[in-house]
Amino acid sequence: MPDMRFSAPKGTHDLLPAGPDRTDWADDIDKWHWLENVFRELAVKFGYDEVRTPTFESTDLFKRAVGEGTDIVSKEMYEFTTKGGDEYTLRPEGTAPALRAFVQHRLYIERPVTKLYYISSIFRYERQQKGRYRQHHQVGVEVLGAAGPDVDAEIISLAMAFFRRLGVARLTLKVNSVGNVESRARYIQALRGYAEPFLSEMSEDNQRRFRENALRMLDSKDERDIRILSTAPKLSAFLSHEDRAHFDKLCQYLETLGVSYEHDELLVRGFDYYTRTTFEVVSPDVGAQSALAGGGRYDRLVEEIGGPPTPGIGFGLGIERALIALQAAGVKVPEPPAPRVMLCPIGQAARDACVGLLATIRRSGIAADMDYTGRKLKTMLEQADRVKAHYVVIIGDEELAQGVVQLRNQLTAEKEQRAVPLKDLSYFLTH
RNA sequence: GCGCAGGUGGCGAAGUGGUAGACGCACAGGUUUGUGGCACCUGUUUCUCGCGGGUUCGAAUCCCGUCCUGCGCCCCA
Repeated sequence: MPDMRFSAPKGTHDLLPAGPDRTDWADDIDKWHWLENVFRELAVKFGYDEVRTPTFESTDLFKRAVGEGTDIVSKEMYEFTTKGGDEYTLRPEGTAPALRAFVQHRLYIERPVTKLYYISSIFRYERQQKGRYRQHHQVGVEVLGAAGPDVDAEIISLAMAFFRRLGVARLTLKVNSVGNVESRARYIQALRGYAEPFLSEMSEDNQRRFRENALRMLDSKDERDIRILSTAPKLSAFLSHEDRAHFDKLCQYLETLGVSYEHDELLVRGFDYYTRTTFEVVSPDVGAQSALAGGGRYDRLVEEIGGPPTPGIGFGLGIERALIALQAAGVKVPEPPAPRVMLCPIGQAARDACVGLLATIRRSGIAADMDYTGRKLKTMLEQADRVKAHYVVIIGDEELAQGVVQLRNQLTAEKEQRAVPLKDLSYFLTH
């Protein structure tokens, strides 16, 4: 091993050019480009515009938006104090920064409904595992200014369309409604009232949740907890008429869109800001960290961080997890574009000539590269084949003397080769 | 933060107390000097088994610590 004094920090990954030994898709940059391109294309088709926000924000923004009682804020944030004494945090989620930008730049003035997408890195200090990293990446969307369930249906169908485009099958979409702020608060009160007498019989985790984030008690996998809570009040019983109508309408729209879903009454999710619709896309193929995407409605969040009352909804989708699911599904990823031309000079004089020739070809808009190794022709041809060049241009002393190059088509079986005048090379490469 | 498992070359791995790295992949050179992708031959991967310490005449192998990775819990994408 070389001197490994430095390595990528725990829970982070380098993305590298594809290589014969690179078996992990999540580290292969070509796969990322492809995935990001598919997402961008789709987001644009759905009418979303990209936002890019800073990697770090005021710590208070996340405390305010995500909630002090959540795990993310209480133990997973990368917080730091600057030399000037400011408190910042590397973004642990994508929604709060996007909304902060929305409010700061008063994007609501420009149009009644704002539809944003982002592709960004997310930081959470936690024990890494397959599909869970300290720095991971998400693509996501946020729609601000529209309260109707038709928007909920749109972003859910966007997420599902994205997975379909990628070729991930075997997905389950879970949807639920946690109600508006009032009904949700009433329910939490009822749930705590119900659970209190059983508190000593419940798992330690749920005792903690009882204090900090009572809704999450429903998520417990502990058998005792599940038994105790099986007769607990149901969230659905506390929904207002409007909440219920909203949810019913969403389900109806999903059916119209041909999106199959499961109503999971226990789906509550870990952020404090959700209201009404919550949803999650899970895959059985990515290990214990099975949530590929998750999101929900947050009708009070914009106000919470200082903006005008504005309803909103969004989701985040984990790129690493999506790639793991893609690999598990055996998806074929399109080959990245190959250089069109590879110049193979024989001898120093030819190599000198290639410097200018290469620039000329590139200026005419053709992706081109040349062999810098000075190895023998046979090896250069092998190399050109390896990078999947469409054409090889062979140039040696004979060609230089005659003002021509040997142009060889690599794509046909015959590999036909002919001498073409140097000045006409660009023409031949494009026709 | 807790529990379990594991760390040998660029990669996949043999090797479980006595000269590490068989075998495969990859990479490089060659099989005559400018035409390959097959085949064959040769070579490369710096005294070294994640790192540090201990036991031993002797440690990749046993023990302790530490770091890292994987799996699970927690939480989430």
